[in-house]
Amino acid sequence: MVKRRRRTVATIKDVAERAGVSTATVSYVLNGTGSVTAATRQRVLQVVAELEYQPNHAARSMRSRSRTLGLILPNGAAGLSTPTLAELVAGLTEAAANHGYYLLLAGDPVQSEHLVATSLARTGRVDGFVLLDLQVDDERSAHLTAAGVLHVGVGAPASGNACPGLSFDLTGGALIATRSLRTLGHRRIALINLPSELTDSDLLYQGFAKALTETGEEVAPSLIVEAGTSQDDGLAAMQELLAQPEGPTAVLAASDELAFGAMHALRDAGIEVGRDVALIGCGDVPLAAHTHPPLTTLRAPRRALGAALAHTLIALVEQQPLPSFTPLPLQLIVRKTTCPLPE
Amino acid sequence: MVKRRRRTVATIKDVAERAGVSTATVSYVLNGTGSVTAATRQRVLQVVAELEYQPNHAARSMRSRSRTLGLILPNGAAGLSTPTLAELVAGLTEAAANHGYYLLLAGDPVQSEHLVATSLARTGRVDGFVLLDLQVDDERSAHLTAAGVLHVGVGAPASGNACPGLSFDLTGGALIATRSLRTLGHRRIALINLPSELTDSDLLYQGFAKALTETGEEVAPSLIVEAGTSQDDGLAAMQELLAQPEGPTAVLAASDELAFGAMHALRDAGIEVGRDVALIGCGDVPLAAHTHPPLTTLRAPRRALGAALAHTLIALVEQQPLPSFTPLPLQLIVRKTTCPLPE
DNA sequence: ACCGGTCACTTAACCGATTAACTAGATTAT
DNA sequence: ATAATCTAGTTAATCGGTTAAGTGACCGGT
Repeated sequence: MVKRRRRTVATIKDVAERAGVSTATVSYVLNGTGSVTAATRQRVLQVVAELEYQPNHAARSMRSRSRTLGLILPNGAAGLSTPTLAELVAGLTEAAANHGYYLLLAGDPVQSEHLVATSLARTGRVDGFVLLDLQVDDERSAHLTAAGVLHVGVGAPASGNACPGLSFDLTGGALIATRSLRTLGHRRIALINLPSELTDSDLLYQGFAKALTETGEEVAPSLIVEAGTSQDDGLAAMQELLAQPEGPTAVLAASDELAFGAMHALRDAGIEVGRDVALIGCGDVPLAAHTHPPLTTLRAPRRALGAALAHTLIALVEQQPLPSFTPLPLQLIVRKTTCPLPE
Repeated sequence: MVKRRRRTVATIKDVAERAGVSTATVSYVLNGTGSVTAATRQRVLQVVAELEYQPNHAARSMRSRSRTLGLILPNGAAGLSTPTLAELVAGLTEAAANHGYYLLLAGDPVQSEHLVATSLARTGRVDGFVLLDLQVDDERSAHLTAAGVLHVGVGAPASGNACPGLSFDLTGGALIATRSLRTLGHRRIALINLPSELTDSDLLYQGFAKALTETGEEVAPSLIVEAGTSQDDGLAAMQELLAQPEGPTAVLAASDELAFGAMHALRDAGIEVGRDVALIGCGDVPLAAHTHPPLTTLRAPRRALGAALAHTLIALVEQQPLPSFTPLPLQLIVRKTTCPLPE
């Protein structure tokens, strides 16, 4: 009769026994703490390799951190479909892995985001959170801060928020984009901006405004439209601009998504983008290269932003000094939607 | 002198003390096990609410499962950018949440996928894994099975694999797509298929072949090309088809990505898609509606597949009978790339 | 020769839950 | 009346690590 062996993984106790030491010693070896002779260390490591021992995660997190970062997917997790978020997540995952961290995903359910986050943090499932689309006076951030939940936000740091906010250099990007439109001869340049709740919105505006005022021009309020974030919002915004007596000859859209909508509106109005009106988007999602005509846009290093977010959040969690961060530069990718001012 | 109170979350002990019972009783109340009077239950729940107590996850998982499912992102996590995967993940996350599970993301690092998965499982971080792009005789599955790691695969279940495989009804989809091309008068219909390593590849072929043989026709081997998965692969495959003496008048591509590549190849050859040659893709990614001309394609319920994967994997983990699964039906979305056979 | 200090460990407490085993009191069965 | 059973709890072991505190051997200094 064969003794049925329960299939289970090796524990630290198994390693200790086999190596003839106490579990403490094994722990010391594995964590590089305590003092252990080279010989003992060797023996322990040998056994660890033999048994393919890997410390149980739950047991570890009971005494320290869970080495897990949390992310809540907006729109019932549908938001992940947007290339912007997808690449950000890729960057996050990658950078986190380099520090031994993993990413826990949660769809946003019935409850509000900060409740889910707080719950995940209080149960010790995650050490900190990434907040997407940071807003001005973001109440999610306020709630999390009050609950003592560490977090970083995607978006410019804003006065009302206690958390670090990381973003692209949208001001610089808007500046070079607008300048390039001016260089092409355009004077009536419009801005289809993000909702003003988003902290990123003002960054864009600042760059846009600077490009105009640096040449002594005025910013025409009628040429600035605050839109939503969807393609339809971009369409509506463009229609609003076209309805004006003196419409724009060039448009800067705060996102590719908005720009796509604007393209639709222009086409519907019988205006040819890239000939009659110049258009610049922001983000450079894959689709941007494949529209007709291909969209001139500001390329955003989304992966790098994801990595920066991970580094910052992990530093926060491990109580190390936060890494310095300068907003990530955008690059103007000139395609076919920009053109000189027609006579 | 005020006693410094360490900021920390309430434990089961705090609840027990405050409610005047033992921790066991609190646990029984919370888990619905044991026997507790209504009065005691009330009191405990009251305290739980007061202290906003939530059981520590690490402590729980030490005794049971971690209630976490794992997913490894292919291509250094870049694969997430593809809408296919993104929506699958959304469906997974959502369905998992309904069972109290969360999704842990890992990018694939230096090590091979099964090693990462095994490590995550052995450390108790995750209970089971979702394997993307299931292959015939998938060695990842073999390794995981050998290591006792529970998993389900995305793709048709294949003879060589021990794990459940969930996929779309690609056979049915290919059947209706090919039939529709035949109805339009086409006779020389080509198939640009996925790599034959993928279990899904054969499913597609079966449907394609059936549509031809059911009307007594032969399947021309020269009109079947095995491609890779990228747009460039689709381009190359189409070029190969065009190089033949009697090229196809209609093409079924196994993915939208491949179809996009095929469109490029056709355009480069001066052939107008949707007039000279009919093309049907598979997947219906968002971009499909926005190409020129918009792509006729088979819509795949990716979210639903994600949900089904979650249900199956959780059943596996909780040792419940696996839910029955029938391959999810595809729907033909007719846009502008299909056309009757030109005279 | 004696003391203090390292070194290289071991022992045992602890993290926060679950749960098997036990107990006292109430109820039912014989 | 006594045993058997049930109810509503409690006690304590346990999961698998980490780490503070303890221990004996060894070394150098006076």
